[in-house]
Amino acid sequence: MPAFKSDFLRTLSERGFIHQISDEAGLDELFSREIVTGYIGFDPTAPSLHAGGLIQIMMLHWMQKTGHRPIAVMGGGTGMVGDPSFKDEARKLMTPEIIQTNIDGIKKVFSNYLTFGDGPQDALMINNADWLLDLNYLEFLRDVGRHFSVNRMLSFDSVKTRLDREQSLSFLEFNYMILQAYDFVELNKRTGTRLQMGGSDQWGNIINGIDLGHRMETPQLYALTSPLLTTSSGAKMGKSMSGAVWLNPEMLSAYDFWQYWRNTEDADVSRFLKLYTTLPMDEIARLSALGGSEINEVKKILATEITAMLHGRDNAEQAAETARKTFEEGALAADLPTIEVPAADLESGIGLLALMVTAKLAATNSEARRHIQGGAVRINDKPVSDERMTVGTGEVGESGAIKLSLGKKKHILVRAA
RNA sequence: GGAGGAGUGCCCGAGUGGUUAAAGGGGACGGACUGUAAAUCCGUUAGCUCAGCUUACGUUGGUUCGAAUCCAACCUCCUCCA
Repeated sequence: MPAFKSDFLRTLSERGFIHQISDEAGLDELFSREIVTGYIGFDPTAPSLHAGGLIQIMMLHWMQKTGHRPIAVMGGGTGMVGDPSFKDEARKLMTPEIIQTNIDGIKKVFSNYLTFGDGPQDALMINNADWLLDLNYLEFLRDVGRHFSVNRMLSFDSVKTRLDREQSLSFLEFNYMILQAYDFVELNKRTGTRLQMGGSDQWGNIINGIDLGHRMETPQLYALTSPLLTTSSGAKMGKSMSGAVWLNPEMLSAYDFWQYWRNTEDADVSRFLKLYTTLPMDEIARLSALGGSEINEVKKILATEITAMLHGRDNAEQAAETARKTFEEGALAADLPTIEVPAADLESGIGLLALMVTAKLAATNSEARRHIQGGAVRINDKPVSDERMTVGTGEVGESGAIKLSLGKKKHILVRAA
């Protein structure tokens, strides 16, 4: 690891954000000399980013924190095409309406990590639809398209996987990298952007932008990519027991988000502290040295710190407290995820199977039935074996709720509405 | 436009007329062991009013007592030729 002189690269380097840089010395020089503008693009493929995107947001965060100007670029234009990089097959085309909805959803999270405004170091949010949507085809081909060599584009790993698998790559998708390259140049013109960052799968796309910059005579542009994140046991980041780890609170509660990080594998704790929290490095070093069951305390700090940045300190501590009551005291914490059912239904009794489906502990009655047969279901901590039982007012405890559990970790409170 | 090949459950992948709701693997979920970890072991992995029934092997029809397996047309993809 080379010794960087700029705060930004040194920070990213020691925290493990760096996979590749196009010109380390040149970029380091630039960062130590002036306020640099850099960006990361976010594709609007879902109404919220998930844990996998957190690392990109943190890079923007550190950029601002070390005195530079980050830009979050919404792929409103590129989303019309869809990035084929390393994908096995074409994604379904999204309608403009869906893209817009997704962008609206994704946007919300950034203000927790970045300070936006008009100052020289204030973050910007820009939608590439602003310039891509109105491109004139022939003009674009003549101005930009002529700089691309198809031979070369075919040689990128990101498309090779597709071709090697003998899957078709449509012309539409093939254009994605051209558009992304054009974005880089356009952003340079509009904002003086010099750096594009992204996951390692974006390397080819970013390099294309740098090349296009050379041909269209921008100042030297730079690329920086982060490693593709997997857990130590090889699983992709961002999946939890109940699906994706969304960042938007309406899609995943602070409690569930906290739980996700609390269950981090031992081997990942140190790495995650560096990547996802802003704790100082010496503090992280101290925490990382703890072993055995002490590491559980470290995991709580990890979870609370990450959750605090996204959901706010209060919500994070609330989640930690709820977890403590639930797991360490075995008590019924009032802040567990809760569902409400009509009081009348509770009076007459609700089938357990239906209740589990309502609580999203099972997708179907059959799945719920299997869980019961497998001995995984408990009501108020008492195991249930009768799939035909009904749940009613008799099960409501002093707290006014029924605690419905699946396995050791998933607990839902049922209240009358 | 011509010739050939392929399309199976969340994913990969067996299966070429009948105990096939479909081998095997992966993933996921549950259990045991632990530390709300990993590894390991065990179980589950289409739906329903569940010892019964209903849907399922690209789509739609057909042959047959019976089809994922045979036939026809269509759709999609791949390879070679023009």
